[in-house]
Amino acid sequence: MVTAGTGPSGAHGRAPSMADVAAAAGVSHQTVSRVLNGSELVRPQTRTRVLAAIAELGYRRNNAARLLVTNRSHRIGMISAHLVLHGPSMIAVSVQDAGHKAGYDVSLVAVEDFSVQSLRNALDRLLDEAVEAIVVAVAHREALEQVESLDAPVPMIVVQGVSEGQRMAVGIDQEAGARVAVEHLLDLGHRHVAHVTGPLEWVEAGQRRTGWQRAHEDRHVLPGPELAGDWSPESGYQAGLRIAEDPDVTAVFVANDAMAMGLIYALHEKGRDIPGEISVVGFDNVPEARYLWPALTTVDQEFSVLGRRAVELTLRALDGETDPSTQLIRPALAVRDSTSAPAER
Amino acid sequence: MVTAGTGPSGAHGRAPSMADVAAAAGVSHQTVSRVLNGSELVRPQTRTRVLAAIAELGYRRNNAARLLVTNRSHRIGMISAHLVLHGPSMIAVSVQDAGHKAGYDVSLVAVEDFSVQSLRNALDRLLDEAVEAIVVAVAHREALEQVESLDAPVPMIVVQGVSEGQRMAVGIDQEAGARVAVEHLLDLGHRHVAHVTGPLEWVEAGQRRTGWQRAHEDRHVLPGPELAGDWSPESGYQAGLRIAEDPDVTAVFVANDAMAMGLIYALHEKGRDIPGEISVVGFDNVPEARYLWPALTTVDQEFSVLGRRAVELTLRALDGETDPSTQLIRPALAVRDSTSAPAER
DNA sequence: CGCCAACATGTGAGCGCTAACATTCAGCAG
DNA sequence: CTGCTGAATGTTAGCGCTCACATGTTGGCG
Repeated sequence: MVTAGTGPSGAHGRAPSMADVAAAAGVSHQTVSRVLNGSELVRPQTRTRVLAAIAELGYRRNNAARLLVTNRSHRIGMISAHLVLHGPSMIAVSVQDAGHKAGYDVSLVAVEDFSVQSLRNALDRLLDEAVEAIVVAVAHREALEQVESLDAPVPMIVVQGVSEGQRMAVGIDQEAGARVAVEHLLDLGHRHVAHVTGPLEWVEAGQRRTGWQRAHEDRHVLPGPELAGDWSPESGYQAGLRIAEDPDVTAVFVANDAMAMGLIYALHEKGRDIPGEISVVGFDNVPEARYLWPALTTVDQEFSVLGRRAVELTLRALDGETDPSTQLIRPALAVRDSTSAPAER
Repeated sequence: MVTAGTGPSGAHGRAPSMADVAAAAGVSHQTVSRVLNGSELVRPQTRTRVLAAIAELGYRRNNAARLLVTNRSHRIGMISAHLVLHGPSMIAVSVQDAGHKAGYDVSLVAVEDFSVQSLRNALDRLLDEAVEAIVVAVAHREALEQVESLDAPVPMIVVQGVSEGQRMAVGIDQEAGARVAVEHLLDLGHRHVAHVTGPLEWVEAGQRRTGWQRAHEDRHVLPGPELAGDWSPESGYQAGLRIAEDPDVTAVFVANDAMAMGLIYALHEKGRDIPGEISVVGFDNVPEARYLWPALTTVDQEFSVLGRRAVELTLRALDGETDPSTQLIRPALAVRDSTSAPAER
């Protein structure tokens, strides 16, 4: 279907090299190099000739050769896990994007588990690609600890499971996000708020849980029941079945939207009204959240900002800054129809 | 946080080269190369010595140098669009995965629009990375046409918007998927089925629409109304508002789950019962589909299979096979609670 | 009319590796 | 003990580029 044409890099023979271009333009290979690198020290006329030769031959610079001598790959690596989940995939996309805009290619490698083994492999693979820095997007507590022990020869920037003031890291303030969610519910008049957690091995799940607790503490009230989830809709569904039984619960803060979805399903199934009987707040603001029934109130994280900041930080680290740090990004609440004041009793 | 240790590739000096390893092991660099490449022609004892030296120095082969001489990058490229959508992102992940398993790195570049310009850029970027082949996952009709005119010096494999018998392509049979959805509805006793299309510039949207039409034709009945959507929940919502008004519609086939979600929301809003009054079938089987209210009947595509096949095909192309082709993958219907027989009237 | 900036271009070496060929070394037949 | 084989190892020449430096070429001015 796609045939090699007569054009650039024609069917046979090897690809043209700088020397070929030089010969065609009647200059030295160094002049070609200068043109390619935008040097000022080339007469416009010469430049034109070289450019013409390049176009005619369909010349393309060999980056391997270039990398070999410059030792700069213009590539940053990224280690990521759970790319099927909303947050991680958004982060991956945004880092990739921001990287490209800054003139870097981004190599993404997904890890399936968090053994040292597996992380080591990912790291090796990236180092083999000569990445100049590595963005680490894993949120397992253990994994994060092991990453530090990996002792990579390039800077590593952490973008998940980050806490305030941490160096070489950017992140979204999970605790603040959870607080704003819970406070919203408390402000509406709920006496306390139940919580469906994420898997607590995830730093973020812990942070959201802490935010939920603190919001209650601040008002000197006891938090509602805590149910364990694992991010999956199914676990939210299970939690929902239990919450539906508990007449004391009027509001739930669910640690992500997927679980909120399962939970809402369970409440529907049990005939409980949302938000009439029970208010629900999620976390993530997935695109579908607006179209759940009822439309889900949830915490919105600006992943695109995260990606940009991560790349900024990476560049600073590459620039020799030893311990650059940055402020956490504060998420905002998107209030929709799944929350209201509790019914009078 | 992550400090350069005293270990491999210590703080100063350049990374050790093959020559360093050779010196440390008391052999020539070529012997080191042989060990690294698993040659038989090395005495076990020598091999051990070399391996020890490698470990001690923390040596890591320089792939740029290797690529420079071998001209084999072990990397395949992928051009993808709309990575926020379920299908495309699943495809990207599965190709990446399958590629890794076959010993290839996969470079993903996302295009934002379908101008020749933009595709050209993506292609250039990949060629700069010396990819050996390119997997193209764009579904815009025009884009697909332009891709063919790009005339790349490496094989290109298409994985979206593919039709039966197409060479250098693998795909999921969209038309068959649509048919099975519509036939399910017709089998339940619905007289005809309405359809919310995807954006018809997408080949897949057209194919699903065709499947919907053909399923009706086969039974010699006229299809229900056709409404235009754009994959977004919002467009599904708009379509839903209109369908809610039309007493003649008892079943809808929606071209993807996200739109189905919006549509269901609209039906809820208008007080129409699902599936009592209106049955709904989606397409994609997103993880949330099971937890919509009601749980959504939808068409399931095996993206992981697609990724594997794409990589297989790529390898065959790399192997010199000129026009490898493959069968389309047939999707299956996941029947849940959003469909039932129409009410008696 | 010559000399020296300043600009424009060319030359040579070498990045770290593999491929092709050359050399060494053991072991054994003659 | 020589010669020869084949296994094990070494040597050399680039791959295509950039860097550091050498050389050429203009033009302005004494």
